[in-house]
Amino acid sequence: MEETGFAGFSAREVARRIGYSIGTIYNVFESLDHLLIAINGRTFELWTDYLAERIAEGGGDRIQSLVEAYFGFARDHPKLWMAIYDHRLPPGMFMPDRDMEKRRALTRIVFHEIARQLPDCADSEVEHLARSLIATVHGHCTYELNGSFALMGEKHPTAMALNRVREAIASAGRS
Amino acid sequence: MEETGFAGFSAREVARRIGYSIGTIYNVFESLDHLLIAINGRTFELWTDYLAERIAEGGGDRIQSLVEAYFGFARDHPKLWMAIYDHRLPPGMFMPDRDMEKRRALTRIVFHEIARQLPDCADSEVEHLARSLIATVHGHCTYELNGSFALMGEKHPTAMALNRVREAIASAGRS
DNA sequence: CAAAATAATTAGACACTGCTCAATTAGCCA
DNA sequence: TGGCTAATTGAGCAGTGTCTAATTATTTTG
Repeated sequence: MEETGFAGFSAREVARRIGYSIGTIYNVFESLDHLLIAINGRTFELWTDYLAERIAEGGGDRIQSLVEAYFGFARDHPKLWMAIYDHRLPPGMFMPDRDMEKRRALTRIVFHEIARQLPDCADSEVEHLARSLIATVHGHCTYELNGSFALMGEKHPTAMALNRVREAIASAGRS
Repeated sequence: MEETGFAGFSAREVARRIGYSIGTIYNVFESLDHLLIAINGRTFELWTDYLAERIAEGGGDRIQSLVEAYFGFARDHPKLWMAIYDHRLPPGMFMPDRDMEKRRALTRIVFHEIARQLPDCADSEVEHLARSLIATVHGHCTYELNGSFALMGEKHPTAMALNRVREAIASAGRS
């Protein structure tokens, strides 16, 4: 996935590269969707670890570390990161809870960091804000990776995302 | 595209539905990517018209109209809207300028509305902010349409996006 | 009006895809 | 060694994007 990207990914190519036949792939994974869920689940784990490390090792500004690590992972593994959002489950199919949990783990990191910035804020309020800020940074990161920002001449997507996050936290702190 | 969505879209199915053979499709469009560019270009025109209408006909709060119309179009045509971002050009292929212009037209609407809110702000500053706010709202809209927000129990994505936009404009107005 | 030239359209072929399943092979245990 | 189970295979099905030689329509010209 890291080499071919989502569009170029195929079960047959996987089989070729690991030296097995297609049949074996389909004995291990119920369908291509299940294989993709497994791959993206692993990506989420890598990403979560990456975030936790960067926040711990970063300087005092944990929010900056968080936003920059969010972008950093995506930039380091663009095809892996995009595959997460390229893969859409067919209608009626649902993600196993084990994989859902991997995604929630990342959300929890963000929640925890925002709660830290807003000690007087109710948890439900922080959850709200965390979801919104994830969407905000995600939007910036998407435009960065798909080249839209470069095309528009935008040179500091990370800084912009950080600004939006700072404003939102400051605004929540005032009220 | 509106019926099948990006994943279920195929040139052969288009040919079947319009009563022509696949060959004819490929005589009119250089490749499937070119057909997709044409479809997404049309979607951008529809979207831009939709935004302009809603802002003009909406009440006095033009920013609210803008954000709600952004979401409104995506909700009214989810598969059409998602196809815009599902389609990734193969490396080395570039979008014709005619289609790029259709995308810029939408950006210009946002730019114009933000400039209106910040009459004392330099154009370059407004451009910056417009790009960031598009990314912000885009992120929220993506999470809404792909079901992430529903899964997290988030019930007011549009209102959240509007809050982020308001904060950013207020912050830019203060400095 | 007929013939020639141009334009539009077709369907088959190629290499690829996800997926299934009867047949085969490998590993293990008595 | 024989028997049983688990792992593995690859041909086959229906679908895909893409190309192209052949065919059919249409228009222009003599």
